[in-house]
Amino acid sequence: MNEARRKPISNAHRAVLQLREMIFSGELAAGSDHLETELADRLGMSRTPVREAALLLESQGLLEMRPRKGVRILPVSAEDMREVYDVLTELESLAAERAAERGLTEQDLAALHAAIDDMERAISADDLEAWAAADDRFHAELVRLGGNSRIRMIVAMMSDQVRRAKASTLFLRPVPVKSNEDHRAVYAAILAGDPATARRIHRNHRRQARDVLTGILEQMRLRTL
Amino acid sequence: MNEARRKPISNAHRAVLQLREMIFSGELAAGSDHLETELADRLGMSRTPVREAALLLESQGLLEMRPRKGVRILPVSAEDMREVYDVLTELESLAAERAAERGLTEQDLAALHAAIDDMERAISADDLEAWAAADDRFHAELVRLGGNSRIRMIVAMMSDQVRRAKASTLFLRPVPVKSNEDHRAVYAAILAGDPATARRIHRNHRRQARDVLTGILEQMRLRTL
DNA sequence: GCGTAATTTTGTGTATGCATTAATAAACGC
DNA sequence: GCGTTTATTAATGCATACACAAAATTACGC
Repeated sequence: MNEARRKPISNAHRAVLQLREMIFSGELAAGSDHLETELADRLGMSRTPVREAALLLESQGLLEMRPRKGVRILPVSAEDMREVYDVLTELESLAAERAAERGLTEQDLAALHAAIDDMERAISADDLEAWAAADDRFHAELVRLGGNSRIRMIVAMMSDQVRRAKASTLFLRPVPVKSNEDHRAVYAAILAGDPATARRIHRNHRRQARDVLTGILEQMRLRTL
Repeated sequence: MNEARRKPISNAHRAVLQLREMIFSGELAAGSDHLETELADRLGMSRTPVREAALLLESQGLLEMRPRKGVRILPVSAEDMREVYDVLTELESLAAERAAERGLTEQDLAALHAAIDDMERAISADDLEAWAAADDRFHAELVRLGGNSRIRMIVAMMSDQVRRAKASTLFLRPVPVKSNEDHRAVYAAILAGDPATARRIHRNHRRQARDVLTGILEQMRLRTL
């Protein structure tokens, strides 16, 4: 399951986690620049581990290091989301297909099922944040079941980029009722060992999600930028 | 085209290039360990830029940094290649599909066509190295034409991993004659604006490549490990 | 001899200092 | 005043120093 959590708890690692959190929370605004020294001060460590963290986050596409200008928190455009969703669509669909090929039992799929139930509950309770969290869990678990560690890594990376865009559009999006139908159908197809169906449904699911999100981002852009 | 080549020529960047080269050439053998200090000495610089380079290469999956054990050059297993090819298959197929959707002209596809011709020529001349290089160019160009920068990045990353496996199996693999038929068919489908065909053919192409390579790797493993 | 504790060695993670050079401000000619 | 050149400032990239902890080695008890 969690195969690689042996890296102690270096400052560099803490810097990665904290910077990510600061980016997701908006404390480091999209498009803003920050000197290495400033970040080091804010995190209470020297430039070295901050630099290493920034290097990693740069490779993940969350920020960009520009000599003398500081690290720039990358903004997320509708075009970016189109790219990201295209990747997610392909790789998650494959994961669903592969998961369905493996003859998994209800027990294996327990976490997936739990995520679906959580989403249902969150919708009933009108708790969009909880819904988003459960939705993330569903997708992460689906990819895990696909059994390809590289897909898991890439999807996690792309999901991070999506998460930022979603955070700002969460309350603008329609309540995702239809969405959970898809989730249940994917679940059923995997349990039934039907790869083609699992793939097809998840694919359409992601396609729609992409269109909804990019649509909203484009509207927002017209108003705010 | 080359959108981001403004990074000067830092030592860190040189370290990335040189380490990559050393890994591909086998100068740093798969599975071997190397202390940061050793690498720094060999590259004629201090540990700092070497460390930054290693961090990047770690995120690319070429090596692993283990506290006190040194930098381990990751070996490539058949299972790894199966994962990598699955990713390549999905993303390159999408790139082919997207390329076909864009209504590209013969001129736009010139580089792709050139790569195909080069492969043909290399096969006639029995120059497997040249063929491999041209094949790489074909795939890189195809992905470029797909117009998704993230796919380009991921494919480049995965291709690096494949390149290492290919280097050791190049002369074991059958001469790829059928392969170029696929390439030409993909080319034709893109030019004709037929996304579905472009996708389907490229998909099968990659699937076969995967089976050939993993098959050989498994055989090798039986003998050498 | 052999298992265990003490000691030394060694590599990493981090802090720090500094040279380089880009960016900015100041000085200057016109 | 304004464009150009020079001086100043400041941020990075890198080298270096060092503390800490893991590993290896030795010393020791039995």
